[in-house]
Amino acid sequence: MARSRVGIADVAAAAGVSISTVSVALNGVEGARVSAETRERVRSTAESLGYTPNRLARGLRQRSSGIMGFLGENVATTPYAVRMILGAQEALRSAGRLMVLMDTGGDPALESREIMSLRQHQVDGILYASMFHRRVRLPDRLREVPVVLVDAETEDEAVSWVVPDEDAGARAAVGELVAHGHRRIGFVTNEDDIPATRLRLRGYEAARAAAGIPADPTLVSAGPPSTEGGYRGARALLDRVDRPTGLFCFSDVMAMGAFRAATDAGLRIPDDVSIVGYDNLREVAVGLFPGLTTVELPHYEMGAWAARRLIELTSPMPPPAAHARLRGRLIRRESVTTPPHG
Amino acid sequence: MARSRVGIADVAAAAGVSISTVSVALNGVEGARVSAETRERVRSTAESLGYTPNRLARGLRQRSSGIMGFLGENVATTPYAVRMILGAQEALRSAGRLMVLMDTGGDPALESREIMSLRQHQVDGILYASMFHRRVRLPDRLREVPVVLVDAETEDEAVSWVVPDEDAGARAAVGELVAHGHRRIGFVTNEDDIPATRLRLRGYEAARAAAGIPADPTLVSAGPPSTEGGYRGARALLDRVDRPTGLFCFSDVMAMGAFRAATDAGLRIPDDVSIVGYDNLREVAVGLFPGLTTVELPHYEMGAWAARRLIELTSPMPPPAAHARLRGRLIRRESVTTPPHG
DNA sequence: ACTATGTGCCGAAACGTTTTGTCAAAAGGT
DNA sequence: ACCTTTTGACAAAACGTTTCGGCACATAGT
Repeated sequence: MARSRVGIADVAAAAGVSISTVSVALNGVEGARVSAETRERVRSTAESLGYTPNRLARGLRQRSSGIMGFLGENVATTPYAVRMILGAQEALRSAGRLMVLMDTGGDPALESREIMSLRQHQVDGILYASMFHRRVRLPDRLREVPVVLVDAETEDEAVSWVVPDEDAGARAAVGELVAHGHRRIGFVTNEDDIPATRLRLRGYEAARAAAGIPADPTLVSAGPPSTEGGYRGARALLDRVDRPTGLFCFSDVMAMGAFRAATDAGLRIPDDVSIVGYDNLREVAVGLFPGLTTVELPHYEMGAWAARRLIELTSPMPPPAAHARLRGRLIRRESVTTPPHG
Repeated sequence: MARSRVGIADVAAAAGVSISTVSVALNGVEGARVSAETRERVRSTAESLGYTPNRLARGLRQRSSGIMGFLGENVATTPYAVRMILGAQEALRSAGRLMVLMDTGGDPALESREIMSLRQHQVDGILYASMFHRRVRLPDRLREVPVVLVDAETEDEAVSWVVPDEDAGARAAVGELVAHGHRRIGFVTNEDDIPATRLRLRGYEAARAAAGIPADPTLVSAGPPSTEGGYRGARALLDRVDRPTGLFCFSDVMAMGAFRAATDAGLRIPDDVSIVGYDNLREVAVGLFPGLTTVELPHYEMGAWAARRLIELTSPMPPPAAHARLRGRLIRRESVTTPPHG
């Protein structure tokens, strides 16, 4: 890189002051000790010389690089996860920090090396991100660094984390169906044992109970979290004589399968069956016909929350650990209407 | 961050040698000047002290941070673009570099500030990435820095760039239809004036000509690059009496529309009409039924190519600029078969 | 007039490395 | 035995900042 040939010393010489004065003037240090006039002169000569500070040098002196690490397992596989990265990056940017991105590919050995690398570069803190909501064990190497987990929880109460409020999301989704008058509502869910599965089921049950609808476990159909799994789960429910009029699907990808299942069963969406998804995976949700009503995952917000938190953690007076469950919005499109026959 | 309390000086003291010897020993500097025995002793004491070098200090001295910048416009909007980032990151990692990620959001003022920020942090070079293949003007601020464009071309012959080989991709897509015996092949394309539009059309024509199929401009139907646009374009072609037996779609999202168009027109895929997409947008391509045969965009490879190139550019003897057009693979799924009636 | 108290600025010491030049001792050549 | 080279190591000078302590000088207080 064409190095900033002009350093603080050049500015000092040109302005006829000492190096320390330049530093103090440019940084607007609090115990001011420099006249307004000098400060102005320094500022303008710095400007005209095209001076740009060298953050490496400053970092060395201040023992803080101004850089945070973002460590994720499989960043590339999960399309919406980028929003998490973006949320973090923008929050960091507005605090004058940079973010270096690393993908561990889920390999613990690699992860360990990458943490080392980040530490050698003197990052001020690390965002440790999961690509889906789960419980993780914090790598030992991260113990001695300010760290915030994104889309993941951990046992250690002393570490901060942020996850989606799955329960509220599911309540919102089912609530939308209830609000349209649905009483028989199926849940096409994921069979994996992850927090989202358990919590969305809880939200589904809560919304049902709140609406005074009696429990019916046969309305819950679990399968693999794929389009295919969604197809099967939905098909099983829609082929019943007392088929549900509304379907809440664990994910948009599963909802995509539910759409096909409805079509194959000769049912129109939303007239014969209303469908709500989860994730707001844009390409899918708007690409489907009709557009899919779904619950957005607060990826951007989680990234931003975690980044802000991390910055606080690296301040002189770090606050105690905090944990957040962030709500995602319900995105209304055209896949929900009132149930048939009234 | 819990600073590396132990520095090179501590190692020197513990090993009973001078600081410079430690540096030389640990870095395995070429004009060796240090006995094997001493080197080993230094290495082991460094190890046992848990010494980790401070890259900030080294960077300051060597005038090179070991960090590259990745500057993109709207990283979050384009799901598959992450692979580009990943490709770059992994290539950089294997060369011992870190990558800081910045999203400009398409705002030139912000972009300019971000470039400044990167330069202050003494990044060794910058990857300037577009989220779709296009021609860009290089920001002035980037003129004085080693830079490689990713998924973008520019006028200046002196700057390196890498883009997908759209022409070859389209030829592969259409060739797949030809190979299955199709002779009437429609092209549902994008109406936007971007390189991909022009080049994929060229590839379509080339494949057609190569198969000895006479030109028929009415088989090309352009529309907005959305599911809706794909629906319209495909519908227009499929409603003709002499409807094509195969459809090449500009993108997977448009192909998603074509799928619906075929269904609405009472045609089965692939028995009545074969469809090929472009992009290999996973959620869509595997979520569709049947699975969509499509051409992959070489995002990962472009990121990796650009990163390797950038590293070379920052070497003592930088090579001249180079430009690459990378091919994407054809991904075969189930949406293509032989044409009906023979 | 003489001490206290600010003010405005500066010199020099960090921060943790790499790198250059030097030097003593050992080895090798005649 | 003497000169030359090689070897192994080191001291010190960078790299570009921030920051601490202090020094003049002015202002104010008695």
